[in-house]
Amino acid sequence: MRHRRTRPDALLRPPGAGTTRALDAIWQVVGAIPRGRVSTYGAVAHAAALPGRARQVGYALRVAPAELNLPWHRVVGAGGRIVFPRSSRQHLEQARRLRAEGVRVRDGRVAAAALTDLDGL
DNA sequence: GCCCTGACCGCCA
DNA sequence: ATGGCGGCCAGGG
Repeated sequence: MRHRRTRPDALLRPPGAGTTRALDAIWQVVGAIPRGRVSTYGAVAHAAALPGRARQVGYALRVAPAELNLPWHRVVGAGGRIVFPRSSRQHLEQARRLRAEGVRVRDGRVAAAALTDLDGL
């Protein structure tokens, strides 16, 4: 076969890649957040070699395939704040999941102690 | 290609 | 603590 321009993983993903790298990096970082610990969009972006692109982390989680079973609830906004609107379905769901892991959630915020650094990833 | 919309963030009034 | 603003950048229309 002379030209194989499609990698195996590319076949499992819709065409028009290019951003795929960033998404994979983000998903990998999120998947590495330990149970019972939390990180922020900004920190995840940084760890995924995408400093300053916190929004892309939000997008990555938004479009993440359910099959990946990512612990999306472990990602919160700066300062440990749950970014979804107070009474939204998602906010409640995230708080519920976090509490289920023993994370204290008070007033839409997680305790600073729950934040993890995720240094080398 | 332009414009708008975001699971964001830091700064400043 | 709170709200506004600009910066960031990928998608979708």
